[in-house]
Amino acid sequence: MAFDLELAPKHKRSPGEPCCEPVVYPDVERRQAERLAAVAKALGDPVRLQLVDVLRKHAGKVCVCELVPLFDLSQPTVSHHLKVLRESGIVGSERQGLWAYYFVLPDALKELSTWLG
Amino acid sequence: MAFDLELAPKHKRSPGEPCCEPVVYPDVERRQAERLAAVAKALGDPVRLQLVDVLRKHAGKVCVCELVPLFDLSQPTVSHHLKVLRESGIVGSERQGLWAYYFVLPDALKELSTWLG
DNA sequence: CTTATCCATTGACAGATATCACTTCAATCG
DNA sequence: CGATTGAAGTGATATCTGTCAATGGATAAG
Repeated sequence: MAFDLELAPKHKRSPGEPCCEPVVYPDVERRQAERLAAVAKALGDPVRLQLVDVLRKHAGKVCVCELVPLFDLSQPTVSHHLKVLRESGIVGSERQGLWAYYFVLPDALKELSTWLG
Repeated sequence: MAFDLELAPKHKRSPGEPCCEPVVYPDVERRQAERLAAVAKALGDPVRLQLVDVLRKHAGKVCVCELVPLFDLSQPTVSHHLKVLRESGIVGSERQGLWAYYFVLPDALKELSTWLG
């Protein structure tokens, strides 16, 4: 986690000599970056971000049939976005008979929020 | 911003009658969602997220020649990722002769961070 | 002045993604 | 039961994305 990059003024390297020492990226960082990026990627679509926004504002379970008319999109497309959010661990779903309810998983956004600071 | 979705228990609608009242999404929300999603999308790649991480840890300007060896990627690919970050307003760059220095724009992540809460 | 170096751009390409029309499946209502 | 509805899945398609090799422009070093 703690590693230093040289910020010294550069000079053109002689042939053969490397410009900067190669800095090793610890694996832990990489794993964390992959987790954080996966969550950010899921939020990286306006529709999905709005879906999460609505679900969060409700702090409860919202029926898919209420989410679909919010967007100028077909039902399968909204369903697809919900699936992306589900698979990234941001939301959960629950089926009640004919209806499906979605809700935000409280801890899902915590790591990203913390990293953003 | 404040609009209510009905959470009442559903019943199968009669033919012709809609399941739920269509809820209008205010345009302001949509604009904000697009901004937030654009930033999230730029962070939605492990390489870019690590680039931002390194730049933030340094709280200064970092030379591209120091960033490239951090990844098992070609220089043009790293340059591409830096461009994505630049175009999304997350980082800025400055050329000093032969070298290019990148730095995080301090306010770039603020809105997303606030939204995440 | 010539050459080597840093870095961005271009072109190409495989893989991912967003979207819709259509289908399927379970469950509700009559 | 039979018809209808909510929602997920499938297949198709156009677009976007990540990556590299090759190129080009500017500049430092000799």
